[in-house]
Amino acid sequence: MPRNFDYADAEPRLYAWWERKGWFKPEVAGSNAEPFVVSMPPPNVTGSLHLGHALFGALEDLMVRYERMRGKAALWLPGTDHAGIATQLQVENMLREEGSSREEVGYEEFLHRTWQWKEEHGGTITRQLRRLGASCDWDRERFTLDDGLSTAVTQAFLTLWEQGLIYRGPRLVNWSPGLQTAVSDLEVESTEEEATLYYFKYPLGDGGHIPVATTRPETILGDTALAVNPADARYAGSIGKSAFVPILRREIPVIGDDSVDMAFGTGALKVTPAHDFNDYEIGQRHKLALVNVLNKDASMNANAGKYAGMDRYDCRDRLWRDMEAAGLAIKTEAYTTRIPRSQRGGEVVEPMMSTQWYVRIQPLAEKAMAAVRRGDIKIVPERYEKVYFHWLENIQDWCISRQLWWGHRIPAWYRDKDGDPEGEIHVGRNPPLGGGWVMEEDVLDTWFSSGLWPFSTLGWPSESGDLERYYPTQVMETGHDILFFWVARMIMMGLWFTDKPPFHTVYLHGLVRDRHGKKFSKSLGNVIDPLTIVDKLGADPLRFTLITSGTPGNDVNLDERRVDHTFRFINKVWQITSFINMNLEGDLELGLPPVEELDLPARWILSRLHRLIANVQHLFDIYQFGEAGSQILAFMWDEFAPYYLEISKHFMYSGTEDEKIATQRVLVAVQDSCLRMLHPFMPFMTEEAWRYIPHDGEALIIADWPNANTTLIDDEIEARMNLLLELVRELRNTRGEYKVDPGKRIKALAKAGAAAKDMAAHDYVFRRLCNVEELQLLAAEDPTPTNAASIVVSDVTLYLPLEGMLDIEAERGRLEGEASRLTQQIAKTQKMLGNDNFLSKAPEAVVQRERDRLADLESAHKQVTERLSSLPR
RNA sequence: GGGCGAUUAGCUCAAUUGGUUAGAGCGUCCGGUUUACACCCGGGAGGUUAUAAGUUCGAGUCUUAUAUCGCCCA
Repeated sequence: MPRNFDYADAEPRLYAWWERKGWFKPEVAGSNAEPFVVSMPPPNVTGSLHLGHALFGALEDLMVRYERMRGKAALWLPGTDHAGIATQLQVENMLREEGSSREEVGYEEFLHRTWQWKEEHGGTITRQLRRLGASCDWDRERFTLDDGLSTAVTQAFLTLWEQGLIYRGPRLVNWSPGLQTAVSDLEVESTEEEATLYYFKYPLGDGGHIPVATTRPETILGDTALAVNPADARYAGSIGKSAFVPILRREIPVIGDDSVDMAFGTGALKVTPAHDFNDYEIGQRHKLALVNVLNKDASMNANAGKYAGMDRYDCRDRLWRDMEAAGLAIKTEAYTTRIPRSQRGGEVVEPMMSTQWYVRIQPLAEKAMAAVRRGDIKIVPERYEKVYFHWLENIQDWCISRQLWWGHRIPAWYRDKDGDPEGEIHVGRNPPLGGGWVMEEDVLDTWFSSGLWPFSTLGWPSESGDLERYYPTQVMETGHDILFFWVARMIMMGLWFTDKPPFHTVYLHGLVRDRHGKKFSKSLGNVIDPLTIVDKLGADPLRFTLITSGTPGNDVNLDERRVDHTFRFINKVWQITSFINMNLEGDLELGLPPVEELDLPARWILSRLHRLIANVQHLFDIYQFGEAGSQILAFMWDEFAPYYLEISKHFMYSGTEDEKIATQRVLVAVQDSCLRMLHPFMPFMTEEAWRYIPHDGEALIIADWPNANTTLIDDEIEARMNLLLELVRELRNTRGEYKVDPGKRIKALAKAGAAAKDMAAHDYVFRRLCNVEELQLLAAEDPTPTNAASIVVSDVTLYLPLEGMLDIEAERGRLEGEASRLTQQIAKTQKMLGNDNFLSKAPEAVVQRERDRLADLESAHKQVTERLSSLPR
């Protein structure tokens, strides 16, 4: 067995082997196996792996490998998303670098170039996921623009249309001037920014004026009313009068509306229904005209009069100067307000009138809420259910059309009628017979196709074998940042089209941040490339660290020091395997010898192991994977390796043949279970290590998940062994305090009550673990050794004759400290046990534990004080 | 404005039906070439669990308020 785990060699070799063997495919479990299906959240096809991908990769692979080992037909279905805007932007950037543009090359050529780009870069992310060890069924890989998925998208669209749930019409939308497309509410991010609030006079027809404030003066040109609160004594008298749009001198009414905030600005509101969502509402209520003053590129249009053709911000400055000149300007002041920006380009989004396609989402949302309310779908962590409900309760119709070229084209056709090129509309896969029909140029929001992902990838709408066998899926694991974008829409669309919840559990993870909780950003220079870590340390350390660094729903602060630590843990597990491997000879019977034949340390480690297995099982059941991983690590590093392995050497080197074999079987059994449990966390090292211990089966990836054998969990055994180990730790500690050369073998004497038998029978524990040459048991009536340091644990006193080294004063100090610590604890415990409420209300087991503890403490205290009084003055 | 989360050792994090002495890693200090491992081993120091009240026999854990930071929604 190699001295160290060579991940660079093993990772590609093992991955290729697993894949070649077909072990990533659900069919390996047989046709009767219960399915366990996870749809991979499809990354952007042209993206490359970042830590967010690494986190979902680690978590999903963990779940899938775990369920595979539990005998399920585990299917992790991978794929990529065409990511409309993101991909189109990348290709546009490429064209720009060539000195060209999408308009210049034209629609056909642009799509051609984009597909080309996809072919060139599309494999990157999936190759990188493989490096992490992702056990996906790559034969089932899907892409949102595949023929099959496009069919599903069209089907979904047509169904909604036929049900009257899709409509097209002019509405106020969030318009992204740079991208030249509408975007949905979710794609707009508002941030607080420093802006200017402009105060000016709104002239009235009667020669007076009302002062008004705005942050966007250029929209004045599109005002169609002036609104005041009817309860506002200052202005109520003006309701019904006319006002005149500054500079343009267009006549508009002064209206009264309750929604006007009297306390904001001047208390009067200019109403621009075509460029503001609130104003649009007011406009609807008062049947106001809509005056659009912007072109699609956010320059001013003809309605802006002499400002036509100017950029929106140039117009803002110019108009304000003109108003100053006209004596209409009052003042400006600095003002912090929320500026809506495009999630993609970062440019300021303008509310603008535009004709778009919408989904009437209410009926779908109702079903989606009901499913979670009924518990058909559970969200982990649960608190996100509230967030989910809040969003769905206030949901707005979904604008699904995008003015992009890269995406699923909306299956609609137009024909000229009475000079209107869109006079006739037909929705369907194909145009109606007869000429003159032109296909809709808009494409669908990327999330429309993503919303179908759990079933479109399985062949829907065809009721094929995969859909029937693997749908609904089980767990949807993804980031909480796309709960609305994606998860809610999958639930809505899944329920609507398949009448089944697309999954029973949503597991949400957080963002991966740097170790100080900062977002990764190129400008901060704190970006960590997961592949750099994989190159340097292997995939296993990164996976284990990501999983154990956080809890569900919370952000993960990745500390690279933890990755290093995990790397060392992996080495530790390898070394344990290596130790076992080199201490075996010949064929070893698998499984455990009868428990009665086993010694205390063996029964102890088996009890600890099975307790661990039970804990890990429970933690997996409640999706606490991080804690599960940490517990396995703690067991191996703090119990198995330092104690049992060391103790086993006694039997290996000086035991009888039977003892030796029994010990070997225990070692192998424990390590085997640990490797199995660790496999989903760190598949590569565990698979490789497993080959070096006797095992049953072809590969760990398809081995059975361990079951806890509760008959092996034994409190009494653990308590007996704990006493010995506690003595060991105290002995080591005392040796340290007296600066006894660690290599020096010393003698120990013990007065042990009930534990005497265990100590005598397991004196090798002390020889192995704390270099005790000889352990001599004294009878109660024997004189206590003088000139010896003493150690008290429970009812055992150990004496270490340290001829010449013992400092009586130091020893007295040590014992006095010990006595006072014990006194305090005794007092605390007595107080607890003296409380009738505690005795009557606490569970019996807790009370009993305190009683036992008190007995131990009192016994120890008695011995310490005796010892103190026997020290020479 | 509404909602959610976080606040635990110098730093990064655990601690899930409330129950012994609140645990790890890194760092730090002391000591070690023990035949699995120096990618290691043994030992130590370091905590009023943000603050204040409350519920409880018992609170890091439950309740309320406050503070700070972060996120989501309007």
